[in-house]
Amino acid sequence: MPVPLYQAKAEFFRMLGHPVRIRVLELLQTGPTPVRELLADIEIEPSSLSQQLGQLRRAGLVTATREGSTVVYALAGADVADLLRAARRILTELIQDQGVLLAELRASD
Amino acid sequence: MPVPLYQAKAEFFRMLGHPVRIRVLELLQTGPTPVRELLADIEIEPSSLSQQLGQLRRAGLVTATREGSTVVYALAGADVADLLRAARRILTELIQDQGVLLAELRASD
DNA sequence: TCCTTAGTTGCAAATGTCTTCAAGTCGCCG
DNA sequence: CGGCGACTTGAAGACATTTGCAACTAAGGA
Repeated sequence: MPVPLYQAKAEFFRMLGHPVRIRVLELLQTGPTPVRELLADIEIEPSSLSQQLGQLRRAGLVTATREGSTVVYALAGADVADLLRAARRILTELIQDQGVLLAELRASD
Repeated sequence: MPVPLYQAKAEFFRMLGHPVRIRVLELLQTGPTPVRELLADIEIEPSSLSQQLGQLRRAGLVTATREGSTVVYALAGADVADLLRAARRILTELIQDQGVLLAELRASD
């Protein structure tokens, strides 16, 4: 008996539901990136970033490879990139709409 | 200064990151639905469902309207439906791929 | 070999989220 | 009005996630 689909979905979304993880995934969209660079872009303690990277790794969304003294992360597959692009597009629209909605709500008091 | 986009995204995904909320949203995709019916499809305590519905409401993803003695929920906008469709499609693929991957991993031990 | 830099891991404290139970509101029927 | 069914709300306890410090490993130098 497999994990119900709705539960797999929920887990997946939960994995995306953290600011640091989202930022990492978006940074990786531009190509494989060493930890050092992620660390420079996201202000956070190294150990904390490592924990989040660990989660993404265990979820199979990213891969890590050691290159000399640095570790380089990359998106695990094209699917992941596709999903992120779609999510990004739709969400950007959605949030803009919500912004408009909010503005209307404020205007009508 | 607005909420950073990546944080809004994270919040949004977190909202989708719960099995009950996902199921509710998917049930609502087929049209406005009374609580009674959600309750029949999702096995859960009424008060627990209410809590989750409350979150979806506060997040602006669904709307509630009272009709006589029952309350009917609906998706808040076409955007939400779009996003769910896209998420559903991409995720279904992704999960199938992961399944394949898993099978391969198991086969190669 | 010893030191330093780059990351990761183990934990415990702080925070956040879920579930549940008890109590409350809103319609409706008798 | 009084009571019942359909939901919602508040609050507490259980449970999960996040953070930060300290200890640890791996790779290069000096």
